[in-house]
Amino acid sequence: MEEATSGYKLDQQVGYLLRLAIQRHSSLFQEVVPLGLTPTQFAALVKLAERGACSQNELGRRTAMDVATIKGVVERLRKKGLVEVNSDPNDKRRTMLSIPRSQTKIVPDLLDAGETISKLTLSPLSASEQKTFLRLLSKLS
Amino acid sequence: MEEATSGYKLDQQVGYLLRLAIQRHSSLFQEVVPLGLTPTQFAALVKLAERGACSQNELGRRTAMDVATIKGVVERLRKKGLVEVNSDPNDKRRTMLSIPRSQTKIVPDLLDAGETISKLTLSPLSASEQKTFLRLLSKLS
DNA sequence: CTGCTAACGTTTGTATACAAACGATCAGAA
DNA sequence: TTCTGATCGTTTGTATACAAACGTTAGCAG
Repeated sequence: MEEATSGYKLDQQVGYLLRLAIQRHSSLFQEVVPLGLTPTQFAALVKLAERGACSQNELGRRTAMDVATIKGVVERLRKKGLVEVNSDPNDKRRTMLSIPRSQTKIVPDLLDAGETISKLTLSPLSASEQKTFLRLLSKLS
Repeated sequence: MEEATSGYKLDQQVGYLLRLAIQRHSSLFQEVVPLGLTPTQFAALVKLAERGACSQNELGRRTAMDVATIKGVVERLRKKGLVEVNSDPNDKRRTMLSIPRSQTKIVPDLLDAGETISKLTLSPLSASEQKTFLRLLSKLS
């Protein structure tokens, strides 16, 4: 009996459990996703496909990424040839992003992989539990 | 109508929602926790209090942190004077960690803050929803 | 005792993630 | 038109997070 630590158990706290869930998700992600994309890169790319060409800041907002974070993500996607970067002629502040025409064909594969990953992540839950979980999780975002 | 992107919506996927939930949690965390601790530092410290003195690797395992991660976390806690680092005389490989006697009095405050943070994070849910959510989330860890 | 394997910790490299400070540009008000 | 505030993007600094390669030490089998 080193410490009583009252009734608070770290292993039962939301924050800690969320962290563990993310760890498991990332691990599954890595096994399934093509092109060695990270979850963040995947999110940016899929959102860019969903939204169509847009500015770097806007993509960051739509994927909940900091300006500094989205910059790095875009740079790495650009190096992989998955994102095209052009300056907006109508607004010199803006950097316009788009998926090169030659790469649009990979988008369906990404979406398929995304679905598989979500299914795998939720697989410890029954179908109705999955629905409940997603509904409640949405409220915590 | 730029892209159809089938039925897959990024904003409805577990991984993305988990990331958002963590973001919100971290933000709440920062507002409440004392001593400017990060969620990770908090976890290590509370677990060390819960467990009592133990080796660096063991603390890492018990808090689901990589060896490289726990090293940095411990180093920052040490700089703050919240963790004491000693080499194990019985096993020269081991680095023993403990909370300095002079700091043990802060532990109850940490646990109180932790409770508050968990409550705030879960506050968008009703009491029964919170119970359900934690039960399901546990299964995904 | 020797040698093998496992465990412990360190280091390097890459990738988020966010705060804060900065310069450039735009758009609207005075 | 000029000023001013807002937006866009960059850069720096700090803190996770994990893979991989490494050297050291323990413990056990032979």
